[in-house]
Amino acid sequence: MSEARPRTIDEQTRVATHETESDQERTQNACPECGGALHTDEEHGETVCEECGLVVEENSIDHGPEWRAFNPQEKDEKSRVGAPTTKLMHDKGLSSVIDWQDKDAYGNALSSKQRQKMQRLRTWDERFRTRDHKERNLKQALGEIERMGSALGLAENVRETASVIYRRALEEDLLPGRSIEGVASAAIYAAARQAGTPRRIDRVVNASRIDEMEFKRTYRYIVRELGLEIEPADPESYVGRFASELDLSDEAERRARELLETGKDQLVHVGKSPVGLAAAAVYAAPLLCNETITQAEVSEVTDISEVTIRNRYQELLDAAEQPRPA
DNA sequence: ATGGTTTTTACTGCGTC
DNA sequence: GACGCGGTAAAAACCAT
Repeated sequence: MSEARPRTIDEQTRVATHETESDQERTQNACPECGGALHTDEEHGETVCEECGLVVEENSIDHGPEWRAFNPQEKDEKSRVGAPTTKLMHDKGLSSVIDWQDKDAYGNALSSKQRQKMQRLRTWDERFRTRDHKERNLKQALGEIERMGSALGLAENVRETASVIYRRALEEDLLPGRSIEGVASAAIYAAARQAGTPRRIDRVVNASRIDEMEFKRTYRYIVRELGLEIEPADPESYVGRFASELDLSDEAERRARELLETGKDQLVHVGKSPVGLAAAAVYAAPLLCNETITQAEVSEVTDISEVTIRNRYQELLDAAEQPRPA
């Protein structure tokens, strides 16, 4: 009956990605990333996704240069550590080593000279502690990012951005209360999105050892606190995939994109699911081209309810009617 | 926890092939 | 009569507060 489709963050946040759909099982003839149709190039012996251009090796085991992990830039980044920054978090560990009380071992008050000395000691002790702690943390996280990045077949520059994101999170003390793994995977996911090669959430979650709930929470948190600008997915990025799955004519596909363009001009898309918009366009376009298509079909391949398709495509058509609105 | 928004589910009537 | 379509109401899912 109703398959309990896990909703992705994107659908709700309107910060959408290429995935979200039920493209779970079609790994054979579809692009693992965007689900687009694959085109096999015999000459070069590689398989390329027609939609997103991703090159998929026939037996997609080894995704290239995972082994040359760090380039000079990343190495450089790695060796740097965040500034000492706030002391909010570490005073506990500190006070257990150097007592905060200005007393000596017998409980006698210290001289003012001694107090100053102790104060300096505390300061430095804390600096080293936070440094060590963060460095360790970072090291482990970078390892995770590398690992997940490889597992997800992400390009090196994506892993770099991911590590930068993670570093920022670390420097802003966003880590306490979150798992390294969670933040790392959130960074990976965000980086992949920013690089325009998004990975499906469930894949990211799979590559890590956290559950989806935690991932979502963490991802949201990171994006918010870091003010990361993740653009909502362009609905157009879906039409290619949908179009080929629905065997639309080129003409229809072109019209679908047109509809989305005009729709975007009229801000039809704000607050709405990009996938829903794309589905609506993919439904409306063939009709305009006198091709037959049913809402049920579109709903089937897009995983968007017919009701939503109806609502959206009316809006799209309205937007197309009046090129110059209020 | 609560409220607000979007999407989905379920059900309806209407027209057409 | 089945099918596709449009509309509605209730509910679920989600986010933000």
